[in-house]
Amino acid sequence: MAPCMPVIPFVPSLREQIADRLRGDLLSGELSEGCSLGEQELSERFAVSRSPIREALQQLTYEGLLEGRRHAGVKVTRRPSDAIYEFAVTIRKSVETFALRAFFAELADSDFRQWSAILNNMQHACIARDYRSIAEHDIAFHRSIVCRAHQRELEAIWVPLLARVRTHFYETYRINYDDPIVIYKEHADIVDVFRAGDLDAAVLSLENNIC
Amino acid sequence: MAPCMPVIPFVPSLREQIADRLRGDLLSGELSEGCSLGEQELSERFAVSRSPIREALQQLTYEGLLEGRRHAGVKVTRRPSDAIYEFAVTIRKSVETFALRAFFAELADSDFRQWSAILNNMQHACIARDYRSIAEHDIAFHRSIVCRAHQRELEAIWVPLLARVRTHFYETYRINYDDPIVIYKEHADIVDVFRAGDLDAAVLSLENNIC
DNA sequence: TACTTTCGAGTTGCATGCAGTATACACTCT
DNA sequence: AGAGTGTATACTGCATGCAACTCGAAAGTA
Repeated sequence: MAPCMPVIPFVPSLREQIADRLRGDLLSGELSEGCSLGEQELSERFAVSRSPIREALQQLTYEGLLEGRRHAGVKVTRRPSDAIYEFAVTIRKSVETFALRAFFAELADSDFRQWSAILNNMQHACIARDYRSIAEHDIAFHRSIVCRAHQRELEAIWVPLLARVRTHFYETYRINYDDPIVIYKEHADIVDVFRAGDLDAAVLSLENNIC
Repeated sequence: MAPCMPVIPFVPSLREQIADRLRGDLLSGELSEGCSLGEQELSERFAVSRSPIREALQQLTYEGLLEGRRHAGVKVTRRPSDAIYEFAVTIRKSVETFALRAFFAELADSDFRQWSAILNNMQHACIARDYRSIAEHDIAFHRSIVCRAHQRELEAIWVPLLARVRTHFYETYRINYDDPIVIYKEHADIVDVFRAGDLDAAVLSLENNIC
């Protein structure tokens, strides 16, 4: 049996499912800012009890997408300012290149297989012009780099950062990329540079993609 | 009635109380790493139901102090590597100086009053050689800087960062400072530089304190 | 003996119930 | 009419109950 490769299908808990679902709605702008979410209402909408709803809302609050006042429910936070966005980009570059440097020397075939899978999905999403799906796979690509360093701490720092720039992902794509296939090509190029084995070039390539 | 100054005594929820209490135990090393925590056991220890316990554990998991596997409880995470610590320091410098630059021009008396209060508490803790309390007030000082920028996003980025270096706070103090009153003086100096009004000097002073 | 399988205790994840609090609306008083 | 007050509703925070799952140990097999 292959180690490090759980055969378990990994069924996520209701908490995770609901958190993912709500996060998607929040970031795609489906839930406008200031809009308040009730536990009761959500529990009926998702046909579950309030327990997993509460936990999901707590998680999203910690991620900064929601804010809650005592006994008064949670509401959607306002969008971050442009200044913060620029700043988050800078920090993201630091975090992701730090991760890249940490594992670059020990890159293996399995890593490239994983990236190929992500790129493949991204390509399909680009062809279908499904911007939301493109964004998710883009995020998955960058997350895979952070996680590959096998430093939980790094991931914990990166996740809140990403939450701040997530909305921009959706918007900039739609605005800046007439033909989204370019997004796929940009990422494919990054992986090619990784494969070449030049660390400095790889760092530069990754940094240029974060903007 | 003074605005921006809620008269409400602000009674924290059980979740917060328990999270704070557990965090203290975790960071002071009372709970060794790898040690697993059961919800039942904790609910009896704190004489509350499992609900607030679960939520507190979830929060501490986000903060990176605990890690949990499905249906298998949570256990204390291992301490972060020194490499991550160094990295977190770098990022903290970026975040806190970014915040400082954002509000430095509009510093008011109320800000210095707030810092005086923190410094006063810190001084007492230093005299009492209560390292745990010193650390908390040190953290409170830096948090006040981040929060003063009034950018929720910045706070969301900073909190996970700090969680990663919190253990180091306790240890370095005990090891490096023979007489902890020096810690108070260092922070009092920072505020003095702030008061002088020179932004560059203020940034430098703050950066030097983060290490 | 070494390995696999089965079973049970204990725990978590989720559902439900109850009490306390915040918000909204109608009412009263000036 | 406008401001302040009382009340009613709806929601959150917490307590409790049940089913599903994990982990470890005992039993069985080669």
